[in-house]
Amino acid sequence: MNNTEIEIKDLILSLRSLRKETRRIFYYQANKQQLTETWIIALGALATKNPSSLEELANALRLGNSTTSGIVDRMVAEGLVTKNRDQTNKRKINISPTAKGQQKYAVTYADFWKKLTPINDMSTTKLTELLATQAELLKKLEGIK
Amino acid sequence: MNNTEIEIKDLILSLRSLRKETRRIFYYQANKQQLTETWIIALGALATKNPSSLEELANALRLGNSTTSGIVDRMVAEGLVTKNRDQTNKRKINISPTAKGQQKYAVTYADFWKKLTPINDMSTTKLTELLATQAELLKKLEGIK
DNA sequence: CACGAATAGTTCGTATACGAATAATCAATA
DNA sequence: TATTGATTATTCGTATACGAACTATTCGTG
Repeated sequence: MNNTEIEIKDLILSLRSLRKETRRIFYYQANKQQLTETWIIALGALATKNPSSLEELANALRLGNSTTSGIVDRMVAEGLVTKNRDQTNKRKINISPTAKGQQKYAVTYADFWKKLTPINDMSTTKLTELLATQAELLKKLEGIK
Repeated sequence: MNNTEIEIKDLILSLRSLRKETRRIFYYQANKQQLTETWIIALGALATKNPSSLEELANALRLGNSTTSGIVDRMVAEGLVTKNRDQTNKRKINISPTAKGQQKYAVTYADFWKKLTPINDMSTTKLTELLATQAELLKKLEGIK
């Protein structure tokens, strides 16, 4: 194994660790409102763009369409969003948050991001660089295969 | 929404994107050998430490015990690893790769990491810094709640 | 030795997460 | 306008992924 492989392996494992930790933190907070991390992000996306199509929501969540389809169904079942055929293009669906969904989001919103503020002990420069490098990395990965 | 929240939101989404992309790349490669990303990492861990207990493997995979338990069962079903009670401590299990598991790993190994070498267009300094910042971030996250 | 606490795995219910296949609708053009 | 191709969403089968609750075993201490 050469240095390249070691670093890439470390990177993959680092990403797995970070996702695991963020998932854990979200889980605790979300549970209080009977929400999930993904549902929170979805309600946030719908607050920005209402209504959204399935594809738009999937992109906002960084998930595939098939995954998002099931998530929306469960959110509908919980009364958090509504789903309607778009009348101008019947292939599309319009997804909108319900009053209940908006209210739950508002309640949870501040708490959620506040929980993560310890990150700000890190210098802004470092965080900004992190985001930039990750974006560069993402572009490279998207170019593979 | 203040700057802090925006950056943290971006960070969460960035991590989601990166995991999605790495998953996609692994999927394509792993499929050829009827393996999964997690199975590859598991076989790699078992190549380093053979046998491993469930807990050791879970830590290497960055997964919880309950998740890892199911993964090991599926790998046993596929004849990739074996699972035996440890005779000196019957609570533990010893997980070892089979000849088939070792062989599949050897075949896939080089291809896998080679696929990701476009990452090396990025400077080593940048990558090293990325890993360091991610490690710092992970530590902060682990301290939350 | 007894027994309560700690350790190690498993099972369960639920929610992601994917690609492939399918269905429905719309758009382009012959 | 009829056919073909593109777009949009759903369904299916499988594999993560988790915490909570449970079982089995071992350890520590009176």
